[in-house]
Amino acid sequence: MAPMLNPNVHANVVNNPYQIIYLYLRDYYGHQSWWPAEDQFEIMIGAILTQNTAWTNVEKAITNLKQNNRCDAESLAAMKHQTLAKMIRSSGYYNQKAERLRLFAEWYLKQGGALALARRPLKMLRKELLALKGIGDETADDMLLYAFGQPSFVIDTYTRRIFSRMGLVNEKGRYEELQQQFHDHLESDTELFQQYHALIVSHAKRHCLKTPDCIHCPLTTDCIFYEPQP
DNA sequence: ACCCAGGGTCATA
DNA sequence: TATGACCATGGG
Repeated sequence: MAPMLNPNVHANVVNNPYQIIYLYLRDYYGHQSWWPAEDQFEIMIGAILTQNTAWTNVEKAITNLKQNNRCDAESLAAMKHQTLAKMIRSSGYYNQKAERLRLFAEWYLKQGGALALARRPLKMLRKELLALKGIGDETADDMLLYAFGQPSFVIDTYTRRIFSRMGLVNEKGRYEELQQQFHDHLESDTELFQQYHALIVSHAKRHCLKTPDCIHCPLTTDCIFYEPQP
């Protein structure tokens, strides 16, 4: 019997590659603890700081902010540009990111903080985030999914690479198109989306995605999607 | 020395 | 709409 799923979702899990890949990754890598942060606001600034940047460099910046007691909206909004830029130096693009953090912190305070924002519908909040300078599709969805617990699937370069290589999506497709494909084929479940994106990143970090013939990649050699059981 | 990382903006055609 | 330049550190 096929499990009960959202009507929008393909009824049979066995024929749904998006489900199969998720189950495969989950069994292979186990439960992921994401997003590593102490509070909502830390998740949100982490999403900005990690833009095109290795997470290890972001961790140093956040640790720096915390040690100086500046890991909150009021502090970020009040700090001088130089001071903030210096503090987040390790995360790269520090001038851009200092500006983006300040703009975000100011907006965040003006809106009344996380509790006020959490009451807004997903699509509305997403639009408002996108209207901010320095927050694009992926950063907005990072915030929505991990800080606000809203079921908005995150599409990053890893997702594009892996799933285009599986022949499921167009690597150069528009963000909303790819996201829609995941939304169409999966239950609208925040936990599922959080785990799935985290698993994709875990997978990408452990396997070489630079070459198309990565023999150690379970999703390209052992995966039951590529080699279906008879 | 080179490549890339849990992207986004802006100018140009 | 679709490329390309730009932002910048740290680890492989």
